[in-house]
Amino acid sequence: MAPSMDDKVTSPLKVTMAKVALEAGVSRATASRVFYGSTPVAEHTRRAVYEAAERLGYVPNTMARSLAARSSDILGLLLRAPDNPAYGLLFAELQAHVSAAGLQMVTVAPSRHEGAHFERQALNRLLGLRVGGMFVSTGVIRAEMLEPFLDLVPVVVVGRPESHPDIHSVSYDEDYNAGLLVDAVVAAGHRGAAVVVPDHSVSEHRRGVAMVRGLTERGVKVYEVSSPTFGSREEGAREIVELRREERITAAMFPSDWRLLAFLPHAQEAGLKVPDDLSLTGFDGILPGIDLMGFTTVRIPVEDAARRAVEVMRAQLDERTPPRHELLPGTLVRGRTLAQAPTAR
Amino acid sequence: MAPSMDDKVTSPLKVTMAKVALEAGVSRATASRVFYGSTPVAEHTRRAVYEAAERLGYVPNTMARSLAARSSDILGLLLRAPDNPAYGLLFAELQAHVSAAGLQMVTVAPSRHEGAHFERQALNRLLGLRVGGMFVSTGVIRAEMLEPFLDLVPVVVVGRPESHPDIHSVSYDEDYNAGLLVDAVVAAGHRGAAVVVPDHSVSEHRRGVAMVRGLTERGVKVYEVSSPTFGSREEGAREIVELRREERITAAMFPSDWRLLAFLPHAQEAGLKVPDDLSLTGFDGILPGIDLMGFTTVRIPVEDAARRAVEVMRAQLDERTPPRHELLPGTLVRGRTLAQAPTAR
DNA sequence: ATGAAAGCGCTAACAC
DNA sequence: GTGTTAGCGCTTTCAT
Repeated sequence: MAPSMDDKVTSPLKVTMAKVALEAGVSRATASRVFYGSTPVAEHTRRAVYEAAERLGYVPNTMARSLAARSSDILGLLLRAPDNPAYGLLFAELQAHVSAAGLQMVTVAPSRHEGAHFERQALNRLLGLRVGGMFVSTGVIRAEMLEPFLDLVPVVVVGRPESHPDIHSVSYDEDYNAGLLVDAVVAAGHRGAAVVVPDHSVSEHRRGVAMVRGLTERGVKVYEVSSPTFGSREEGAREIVELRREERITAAMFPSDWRLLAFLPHAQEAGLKVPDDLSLTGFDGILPGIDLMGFTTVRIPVEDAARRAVEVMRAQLDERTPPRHELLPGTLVRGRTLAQAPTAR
Repeated sequence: MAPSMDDKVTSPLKVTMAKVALEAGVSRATASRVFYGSTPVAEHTRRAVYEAAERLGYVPNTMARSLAARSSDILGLLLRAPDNPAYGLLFAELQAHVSAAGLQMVTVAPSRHEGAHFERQALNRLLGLRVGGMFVSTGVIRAEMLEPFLDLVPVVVVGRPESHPDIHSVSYDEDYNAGLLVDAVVAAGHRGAAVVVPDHSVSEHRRGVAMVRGLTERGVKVYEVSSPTFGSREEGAREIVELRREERITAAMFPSDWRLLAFLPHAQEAGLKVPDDLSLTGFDGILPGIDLMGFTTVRIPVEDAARRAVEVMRAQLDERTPPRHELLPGTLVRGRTLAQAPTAR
């Protein structure tokens, strides 16, 4: 390359397209066309522009671009709780698919001091950027909050069922998934089981309820263990141990792997062997390393959800289609924490 | 409120500041001043503008704003692996502190098909937005890649030691943390220990090496278990079991909780009781539910790192100060997987 | 305290 | 195939 005529040391971030055009000896419009334009550009011109850009370290100004184009190829993700592995994984998967589709994505999370106020704030950050589309993966944002924007920016709710008639959603089929576990437990011959049903987590609650219903329908005696304080240590553990002592149950079902994990030390302390004395099932299959623990659980289809969400989004970007609400099935993970019921042996 | 004269149903996203100004009966300049301006505005004018904005559902266009202002109050976070709980937590914490500071943050992650190319792409997404500052929390981006931008956008590397003379960094004191565990193991009277030293993860490698060194210095016989294939199942597990069988070791130290977790099933299978037959230590303290497992580990100070990183960033935003490289100590978690060495009893 | 006007960096007709 | 020009929505002198 011949040394640039404009070789003064200016920061790459200060290099505008005009400078690139000048350096390449073309007009700004042509330079613009080279980068994103739909109209054809002569091959040697194109090359000249690329080289000039390379030489100057040009970084296109996204703001100016979308401002002028009155549209943005940036998608936004409103993410509830990045510190929750299930959401973290969803984030990573969405990002991968979005990139693969040649789009961009920026993510915002509500400052997790809880409360709708912060979610609203995060939403506005995305809207302020005039994103071209939005993935919403958060519990608190109500559909009505999104309503005013629906005509301008496609919204796909992911990871949470949404029934709003104008909003697409891709989420997990918690009922079906619960059924998978119920089938497994019933098939193993258990006739009495404890089910932990938390009050505070929407999806965990739903899972618990579904498992209770499923077991009952199959003639299994169910002991519902409610779990008022979310995340508290002793939660229901003693109750389950007691139920086992009284030989009322041979299995316990938890609405998340996390809760199963939390129960383990109590089982050990009580001298209960898993699964010989007591079978256990979890829910999620996401916790890193959980596969190594050999939990019997359901793996929620995070990857599928991400893939579908991006597909749906792309379809929306092309043309608005009637909203669909998809429910994705998980897969049963046959671990080592579920065994034949002692009496059935 | 009197009904607006301009009450036609236009999407809030199409409401410009000009419309707000019109509605409020002031000039665009004044409206602008009301929202972010430094020059004073009469109280009643201010109120009128706010009300007009509220009525119209005005959402300021961030792009236009930063374009015109030639500066941005948006910070960027370049995040390595959102599906890793440690990074997920860091993300959440950074977001919280940034919001608390009245700033905004957008996050991008490299499409995790590995490779510097995608990290570069993610970096450019942030640069393209002309963020006002950048947190970098990723292994692959080399300092040289950032160099050209340092004079225009303050960069704070977080979660990874960085020694570049122009880049601030806030990270974990892995050596000190390793020392905490070594002290605990030595204090428990162990005279022979296995240490898993992975090849592929930079921080895990460093931790392993530090533990090996620490133990050796304290006169403990160390058996280094290298772990070539990252994340493979059997990794070193058999070797450790064998070492115990031969009574060469009474403890095994892992460079992450995840690896300790992965070893557990092997220990059980081999009939080794933890910690009676074999003491185990982890590293991280982040895995959700890990506290419930009672691991003896070191909790890395993610929250502290996030807080400091934001503090450092704010300082940079005000005025560039000479870069510092901070190392934050973790805390020992005295779990139930470390016991007195059998011979010492 | 407020308004008028000149851009910020870029795209998109519309000419040639 | 390429250049010219008029904005996109906003901030910021500079007047008043």
